[in-house]
Amino acid sequence: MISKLDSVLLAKKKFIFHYKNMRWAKGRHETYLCFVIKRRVGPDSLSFDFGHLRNRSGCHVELLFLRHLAALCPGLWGSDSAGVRLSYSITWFCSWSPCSACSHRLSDFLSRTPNLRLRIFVSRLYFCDLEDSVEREGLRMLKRAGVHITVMTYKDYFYCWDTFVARRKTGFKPWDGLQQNSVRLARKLYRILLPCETEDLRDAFKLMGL
DNA sequence: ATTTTCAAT
Repeated sequence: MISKLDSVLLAKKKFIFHYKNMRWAKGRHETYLCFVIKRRVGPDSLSFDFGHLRNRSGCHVELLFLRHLAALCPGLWGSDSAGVRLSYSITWFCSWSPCSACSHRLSDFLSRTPNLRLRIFVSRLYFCDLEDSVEREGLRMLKRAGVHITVMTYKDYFYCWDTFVARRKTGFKPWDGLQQNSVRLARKLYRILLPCETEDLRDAFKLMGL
């Protein structure tokens, strides 16, 4: 099934420009979100839809995605004809990590929608340089809400190129520094999410009465 | 050494 949002594939140049994980990403005043939606049926996950979105008219792309969710995941609320509530798994690949406001909105939404699983891959970290940035806290909140956030690696770019880009048999050609930048950002994200782990551990110890 | 960021001109 082709998404009603954007049946057109992403242009090669746009993909490369916006997903390039360089340290000083000048002029990326847009954010792209490539998504794959799977429907969970018993133990199986069936591919259901895919596509990409871009932020528009002051609305961040994550919120735009939420706005279209009802159309993208029929039966996510309520139930189908057999009276069964449907479960979905969504994986998205975003050129920027979410801002704090979007993280809050997403966490809030997901906590009220347990039949939806979300996995987020990001190419670059948005405003995460300062130790006490609200963006960092937002990412931790997402993690606590059960979202798996990961920095994109070569295989993820390769997959996106294959899936979302109008590539016409052109193979994915990694840019200089892709690997190093990915490793650097993954370490950074790891350190950002670390306090989250220790909190979880403390909770676990408390539960065990230690 | 320093550079940027879901714009605003």
